[in-house]
Amino acid sequence: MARKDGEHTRSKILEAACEVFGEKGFRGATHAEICRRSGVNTALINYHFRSKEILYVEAWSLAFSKSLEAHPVDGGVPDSAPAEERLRGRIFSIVSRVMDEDNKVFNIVHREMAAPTGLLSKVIHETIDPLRQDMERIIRELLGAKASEKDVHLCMMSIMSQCFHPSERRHRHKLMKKNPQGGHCVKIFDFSVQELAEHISDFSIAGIKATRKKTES
Amino acid sequence: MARKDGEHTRSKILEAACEVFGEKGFRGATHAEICRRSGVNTALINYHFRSKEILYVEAWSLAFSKSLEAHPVDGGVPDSAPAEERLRGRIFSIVSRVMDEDNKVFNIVHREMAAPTGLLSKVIHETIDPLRQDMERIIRELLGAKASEKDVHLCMMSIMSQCFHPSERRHRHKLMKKNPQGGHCVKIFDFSVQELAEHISDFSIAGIKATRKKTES
Amino acid sequence: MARKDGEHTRSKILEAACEVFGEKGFRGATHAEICRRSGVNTALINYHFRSKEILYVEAWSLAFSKSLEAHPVDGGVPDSAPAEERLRGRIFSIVSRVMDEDNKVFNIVHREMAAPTGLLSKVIHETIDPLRQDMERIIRELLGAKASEKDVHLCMMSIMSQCFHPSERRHRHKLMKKNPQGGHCVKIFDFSVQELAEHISDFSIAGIKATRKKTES
Amino acid sequence: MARKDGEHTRSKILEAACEVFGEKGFRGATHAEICRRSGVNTALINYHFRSKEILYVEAWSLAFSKSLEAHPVDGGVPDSAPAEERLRGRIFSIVSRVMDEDNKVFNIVHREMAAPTGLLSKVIHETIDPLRQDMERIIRELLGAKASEKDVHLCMMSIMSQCFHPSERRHRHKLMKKNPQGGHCVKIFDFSVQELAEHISDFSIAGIKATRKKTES
DNA sequence: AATGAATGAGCCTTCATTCAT
DNA sequence: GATGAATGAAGGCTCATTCAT
Repeated sequence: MARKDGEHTRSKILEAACEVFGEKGFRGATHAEICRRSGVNTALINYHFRSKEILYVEAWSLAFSKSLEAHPVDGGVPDSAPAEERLRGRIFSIVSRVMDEDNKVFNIVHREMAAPTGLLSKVIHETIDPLRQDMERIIRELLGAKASEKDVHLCMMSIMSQCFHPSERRHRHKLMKKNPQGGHCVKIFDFSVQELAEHISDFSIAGIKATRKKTES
Repeated sequence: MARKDGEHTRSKILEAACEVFGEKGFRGATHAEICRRSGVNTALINYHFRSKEILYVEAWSLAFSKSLEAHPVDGGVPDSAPAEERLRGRIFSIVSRVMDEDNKVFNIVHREMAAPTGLLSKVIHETIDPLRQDMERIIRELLGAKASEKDVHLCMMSIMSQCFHPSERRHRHKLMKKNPQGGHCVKIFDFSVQELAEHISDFSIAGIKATRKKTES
Repeated sequence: MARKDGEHTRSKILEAACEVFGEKGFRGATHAEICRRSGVNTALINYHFRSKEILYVEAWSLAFSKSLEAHPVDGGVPDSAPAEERLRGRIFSIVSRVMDEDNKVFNIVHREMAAPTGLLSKVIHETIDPLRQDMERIIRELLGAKASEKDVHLCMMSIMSQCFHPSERRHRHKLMKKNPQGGHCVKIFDFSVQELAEHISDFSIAGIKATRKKTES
Repeated sequence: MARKDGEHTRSKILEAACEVFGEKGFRGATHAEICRRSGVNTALINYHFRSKEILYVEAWSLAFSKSLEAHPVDGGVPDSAPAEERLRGRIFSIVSRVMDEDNKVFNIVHREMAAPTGLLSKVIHETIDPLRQDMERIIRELLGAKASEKDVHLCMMSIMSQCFHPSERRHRHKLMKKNPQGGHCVKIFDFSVQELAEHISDFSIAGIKATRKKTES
């Protein structure tokens, strides 16, 4: 049962790949390391997946769907709740995902944004676009009928950027613990997920209301 | 052909390095390409700088200071202006830097955030911490005496994340023009710097005011 | 799905092997491709044949015997016919085989000549030597009693080389259709088998007669 | 002078490449072996040439031009001589080149014909086409005005195939000395260059005359 | 200061073959 | 007889760096 179980091997590779890609990025990750960590032969990565690039995409997809499972998109708020509550739920959900220490997805995603291989763009859009549209719908509701598409997009951007930012933050933080060179170490507040989500929600809802008022004047 | 002005060579390398690091990231950039673009010998990169890593740091520093020159931090708003105006000035300044098409710094910075080599953290802090403290002072002023340090940091984060986000956006946008695979191409609004800065300012000032109200209640 | 007729599998592999070896040569052909084309499992090639090399030999043998069946050696000329006619028959037979578009054998054979694995030499001699001796007998008859063994061999060589040459030609031709780089494309006459066989026969019979005259003078 | 002399290294690599490509073919030859034989670092092959393929082309070109130097195309017969003599000269020249034991070119050429990489086709045509045209002119002269282009090509083919054939022969011969498996070893006549060239010339001139007679009848 | 050559470690991938079932 | 998984040895190539001049 141990040896020769392809499915098992496949998932061991995927797991290790998530880790390594998360830590080192696409380029920085090597077959050698991924295989070392998963304890399999170097050739197996090309046997089970056909190339490093496909492995990359599959690893991301897996990690992302796990992340969605762990933190459902609505943040526990039912669809029947008022828009403001639904927005809070969604923000909480994203922040939870982004700050989940076990979750390597967002490392990959952020890397992909900053050092785009282009490999993920397709999958990311496929998986994220629906979520994004949902979010837009809520924001449009909050902004009222007079708001333009541009307003919606600007507010989207304001909210999403706040939600994703902690990922980078976390990253830098980890690195700093490993690499405490010099004293240039800013005091880092280790906000809890709740605190953060609440702040972003409050801050953004105020922002949205202000935007709405402007469009209506 | 042989004897040349060392300083001149150095700066040609630096210039090319900014470009290449900006386009390909630290790992993706190669000595070969940097030297090709600057028209110098491969060995010179290790002669003038002692390693790729040092070159990386110096390239970033150069690009950043150029960027500061082009877009002064106060955004043209005098220190004597009210806090809200000064905040608008600063936001405008950052957004200008981030969206400056000629400016490769922020590519590097974002890459560094997402795929941290650790090499930049020292310089980034040295150059950015003063700016950050300035910004914090303004925000503290706007938040009023009752706000905690944590509140200040949360608002900082909200503002900065919005300011930096367009960089990634721009990146993804460029990539998409090169690589328009499939139809997963979101409508991308090409906001002007002014629009963007104004939105972020309005949105954030509303957010700050809401935060202030909460602390005072 | 599991249990099948071993013999059937064997021959499916052989068939595919002929194709692939013919197209790519011994080195260029891979287990993977052969098995893909024949729709069998990768391990079966080493199960039925003990190695790639043995498969190679068997594939060639099969293809060669098929080719002999399709184009009998005497070219339809009875043994009772005069030597000159019998020579024409044999030339026609060889040219037919060599130019048979469906026939991959000669690709293999030529490859073997040019990039000898040594694997075929044994089989080739076993199958070809009798044919060769037949041919020599005819030539000896045409050259007359005074001709030396060396004369016979030289004439053999002259004839055989002409007969085999079109194979290379065909090869190059195919390649050129795929890969029409630049204008270095020689006008290629697409001779018919008949034309070619007749030319070679006429040309060679004249040559043989000249050789005979020389030996008799 | 010994180390760091790029030109020297380059030619050592080229020399070894000729050997190895000649012996093993393009695919069979490895960077490792070529570098081992020339005593240089493995990376140098990609430093001096940019790929295995380019090395292949350059190796062939070098070997071919050396071969032309050693055996001038006219075979020592002046242009003013009668066509028949000039043909003899050219045949002698080709046979000399083909049978030159030191010469690895024809191994490569024959491999290329049988297992075409397509890499050589361009160079081969550039270097060989002029020679071929020269030869055609002579043959056309010998065939007389009534001969068609097709006749010229057929005779060309008859002659060239005879000239090149010994190369394969030699190949097989060498192999057999290494690999004397079984007794399937045909008596191989080791014809001298002179003998061979004379035979091919006599044989072919008779063939040409016969062809001419046919066209004139 | 500058250069071209050289180096060695490492990377991704391929492939014939073998194992366990 | 058949299968999918596994293996390990290579293979071509890249790259940051160093040497000798």
